[in-house]
Amino acid sequence: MTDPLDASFAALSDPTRRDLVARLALGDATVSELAAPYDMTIQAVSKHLNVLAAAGLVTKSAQAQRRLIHLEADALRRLTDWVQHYAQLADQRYRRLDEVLVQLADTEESP
Amino acid sequence: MTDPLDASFAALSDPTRRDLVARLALGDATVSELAAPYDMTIQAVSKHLNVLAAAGLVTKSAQAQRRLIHLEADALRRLTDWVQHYAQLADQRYRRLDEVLVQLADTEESP
DNA sequence: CTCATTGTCAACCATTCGGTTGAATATCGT
DNA sequence: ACGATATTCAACCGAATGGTTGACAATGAG
Repeated sequence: MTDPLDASFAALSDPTRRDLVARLALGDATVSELAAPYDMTIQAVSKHLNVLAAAGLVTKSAQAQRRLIHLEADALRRLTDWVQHYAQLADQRYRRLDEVLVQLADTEESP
Repeated sequence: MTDPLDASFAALSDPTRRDLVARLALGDATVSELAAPYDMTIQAVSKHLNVLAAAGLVTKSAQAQRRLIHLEADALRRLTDWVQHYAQLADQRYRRLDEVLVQLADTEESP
């Protein structure tokens, strides 16, 4: 799963990781701070953070024995770009289809 | 993975499924039409489509023995909403932080 | 120096995932 | 009624995933 898009979507498919992202949107935090709310070992949370980091959604900076985790908003934006592109494409197609249907209706009304 | 957000992100974490979405953004298609370009069995593609359908990203309508697959742009939009929300939240935080730093620099310049 | 704190690494386990093959079902065209 | 076409269902396989426990490394504090 080398592709960054693969990794990003996969990373966000886990509710714990989405929750971590939501938390990090409010500000940087250490691993144990992030792990505190969860009923799971700190190792598990550390793994989740690694998954987010591998996807580029998050970066770590070592401050002494702790690591500050930082949300990379740019990586999030690259995700929305992909999704939005195809949603928009489909929308345009629907609109064109509507126009055709309206025209058809018009020509049938006035023969 | 009952959560629709879980299912949607997971569905799009696979490159084949993202490709199917890209194709479907151009218009509805049958299973075999969608399967044609891939070097994999039609059953595999059918499975991928089931995953997309389970996530609500796609719907099937049975026309005789074929099924027409249709992209649900609304479901895509729900995804972007989630991502965009937290990207925006982080952005706002950065901006506030910048303001604080600028103010600090100012007060240090003119004591 | 010692020790508690913070975090990672490694091995393991159960479950899920992406793919295959093979058989079954449903519908169209003749 | 029959055969071809389109799709699904089911069982199976290897790899990846989310979690655990236990040991290790690095740093700060007393």
